[in-house]
Amino acid sequence: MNQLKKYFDDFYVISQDSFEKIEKITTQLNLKKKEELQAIGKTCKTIYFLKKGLARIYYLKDGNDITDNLILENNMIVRVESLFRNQPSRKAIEVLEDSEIIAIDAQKLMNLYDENPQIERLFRKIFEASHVETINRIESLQFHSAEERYKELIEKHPEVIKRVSLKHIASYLGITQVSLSRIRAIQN
Amino acid sequence: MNQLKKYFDDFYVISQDSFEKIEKITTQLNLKKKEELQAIGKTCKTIYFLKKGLARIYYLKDGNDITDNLILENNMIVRVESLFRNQPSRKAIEVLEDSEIIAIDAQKLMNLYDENPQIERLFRKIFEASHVETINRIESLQFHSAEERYKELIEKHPEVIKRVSLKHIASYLGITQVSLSRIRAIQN
DNA sequence: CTTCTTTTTTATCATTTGTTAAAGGAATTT
DNA sequence: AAATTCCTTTAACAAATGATAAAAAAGAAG
Repeated sequence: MNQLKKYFDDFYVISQDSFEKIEKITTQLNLKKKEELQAIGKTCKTIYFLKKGLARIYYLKDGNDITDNLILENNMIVRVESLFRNQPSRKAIEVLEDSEIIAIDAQKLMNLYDENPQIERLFRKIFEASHVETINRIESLQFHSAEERYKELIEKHPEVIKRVSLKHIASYLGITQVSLSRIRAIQN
Repeated sequence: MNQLKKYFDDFYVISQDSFEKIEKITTQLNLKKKEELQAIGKTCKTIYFLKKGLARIYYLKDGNDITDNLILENNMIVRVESLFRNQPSRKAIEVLEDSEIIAIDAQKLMNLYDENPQIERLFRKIFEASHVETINRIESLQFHSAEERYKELIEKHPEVIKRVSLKHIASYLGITQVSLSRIRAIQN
């Protein structure tokens, strides 16, 4: 069965007809490792679904590369703060492995919302889930130590440690690479 | 003009008729300082609009009271992670000042969504804005020092410092009360 | 395979933040 | 007003994390 449809169904089941309307506004992308999907300064006009591979959203702070988010296959890749505000993003998206991606044109999707409330509801629920994840991450950053956050990540997404460089994981956790290395050393 | 309608209009303009449908599912609450709006362990079944006053969402971690969020007047008060997942929340809501609140029944609102896509869209946009704020807060917690976070708060919401106890502000910023006191001492 | 580049670890020292305890202030209650 | 409770500050010390530099390991490129 279609991988995207299956993903959608976990949030809200829409008719086959509605699904085909969405399919019509998608294109398929294949990116090689390290290729860029969206550049810093561009406004998000595309919503991506990662069929296969691994991606990250990152930005630069004082010249340092900071990973804002890591996205595993079967998830949406969206710079939400840019999409929802229709403003240029300070963040970029790149893939960390060869990846297969479905691109959904955001403007055309908004148009579909107007003619089909089912589709609007589906995406509302998808973004609501992402909203909840963001809130939970705040809690982790607000009062868990670097070591706790590292353990939480291993617990929740053990494969990430193997697939993503520790440099990126460190900034994702809000610590330096050296700190992460130290934490890992103690664990053993 | 109606304060709630005015708030809505900033996100998405709905018809007067639609607005009245929402009004029909609201009730007005008046709480005295320190009164609880929602308790820990309850599932969020009401969306609140804070007309006047000040509220906070908090939870307990290892017996410590942690302020997850501070809400100023003219904003929604919602335990999003509970509402969207329809699960009991580990968080509670209390007001920090005498407050006037409009309570919107969540279940009835969902029913309105079904019959009126305009209303669903309005609330979608309201929560999208909140989602963006949450994402921006992550950036702050991820790589700004405690001092920077304190300055950012003063910059953005100077009145909060005067209206909220430093104890709550400290945990909101992800630091201890003693740390915040130290930071404030250095500033002078 | 060898070279070059990037990533990860290790070590040292500085800085920030946490912990605990105590004192001073402010607000609330009696 | 006095008593009580809660909030805020201060101090001293401990622990965690950051910064810098260098070495080791791993990966990429020729």
